[in-house]
Amino acid sequence: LWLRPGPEVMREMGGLHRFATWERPILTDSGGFQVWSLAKLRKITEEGVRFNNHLDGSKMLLTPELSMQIQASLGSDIAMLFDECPPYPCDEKYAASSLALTTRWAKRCKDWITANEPKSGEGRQHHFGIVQGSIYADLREQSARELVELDFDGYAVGGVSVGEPEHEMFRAIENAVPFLPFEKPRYAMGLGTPPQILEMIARGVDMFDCVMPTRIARHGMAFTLDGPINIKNLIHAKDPSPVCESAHPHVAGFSRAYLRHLFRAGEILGLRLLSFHNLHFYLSLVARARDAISAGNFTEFKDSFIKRYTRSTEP
RNA sequence: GGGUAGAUGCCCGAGUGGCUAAAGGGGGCAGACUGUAAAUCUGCUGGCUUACGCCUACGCUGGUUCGAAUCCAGCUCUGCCCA
Repeated sequence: LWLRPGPEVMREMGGLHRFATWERPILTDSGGFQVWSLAKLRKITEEGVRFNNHLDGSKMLLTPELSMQIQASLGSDIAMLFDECPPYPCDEKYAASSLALTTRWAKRCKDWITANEPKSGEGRQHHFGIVQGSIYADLREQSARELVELDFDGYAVGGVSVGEPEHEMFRAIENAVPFLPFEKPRYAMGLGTPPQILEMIARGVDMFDCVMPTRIARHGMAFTLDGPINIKNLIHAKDPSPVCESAHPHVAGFSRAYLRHLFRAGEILGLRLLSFHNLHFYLSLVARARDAISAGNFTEFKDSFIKRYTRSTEP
């Protein structure tokens, strides 16, 4: 958004909410993850991250202060701190120095926020710190404590879903959550599959974000209560049933056969219907999780959901 | 009727003596995707076989050659041009 449509348009349009006509909460990322995912195209320095603008090739420098400033001008409700997301695998030495940099950047972010943002008020922007430390328990604890010391509105666990095995991902969460304040939101960045979401909730996570439901939908995969299906597969060619028994009415009326046809025909409607479905599936999943927590039977809900979800794929 | 170009795997199409089970597309069948430069990427796609390998394949029939999708002859069909 800072490169295209650019600051001018965002300023003229009065921020993201008006630009996108979206009145509900918006969270913006700092650019830290792009630094990881586009690793070949950038260089990390103490000052910030140098990279080339992919639109015109010009050299850019993204710093903690600039990231905060950009997110402030976008007017998101939650802005993420500018961090370094170390790769996996990552030795402890690199993880420690990367974490030290993330912490120094967090302080610079905090300084910028203190100098530029109102401390309270309706609609003020909230800022979340990001716990790093790779797979190392002591680093995770240290990171969490340092961020809490700086005092942010919420805390995220980052550096997960970067290619590590699932058990490492769970451990990274377990190693960070106990040191984060109970009364503030805890957010697992970039996660996850439906069973992973429930496992994270069980470990005390409140918030998620993930490209999986929409990206996977565009690639023809749909979540169902019985596990994911590939709508492009031949077995759905003559299937009159809906994509999932829990599907939203907007999607439930279409047969799997028709959805498959849309994908094979290259019709963009297929991508949109599955994206809509997968997002609804996630929203419905966490709504049920909230209800189960209120009712005091979350563990039963989680276990029965996962049992059914994985039944067809497990031996 | 005459001339001319052509006939290749499910489709289109490259190949013009051995390195060809045959490039490349398309289509088909699967797989991957986790803080979105992702309507993307990867694999397989003649038959039998775990594999080695064997068999069948470049319009049809015959021929030349150690060896033919590739060269020769005849035939069949198709496009275009002339009558």
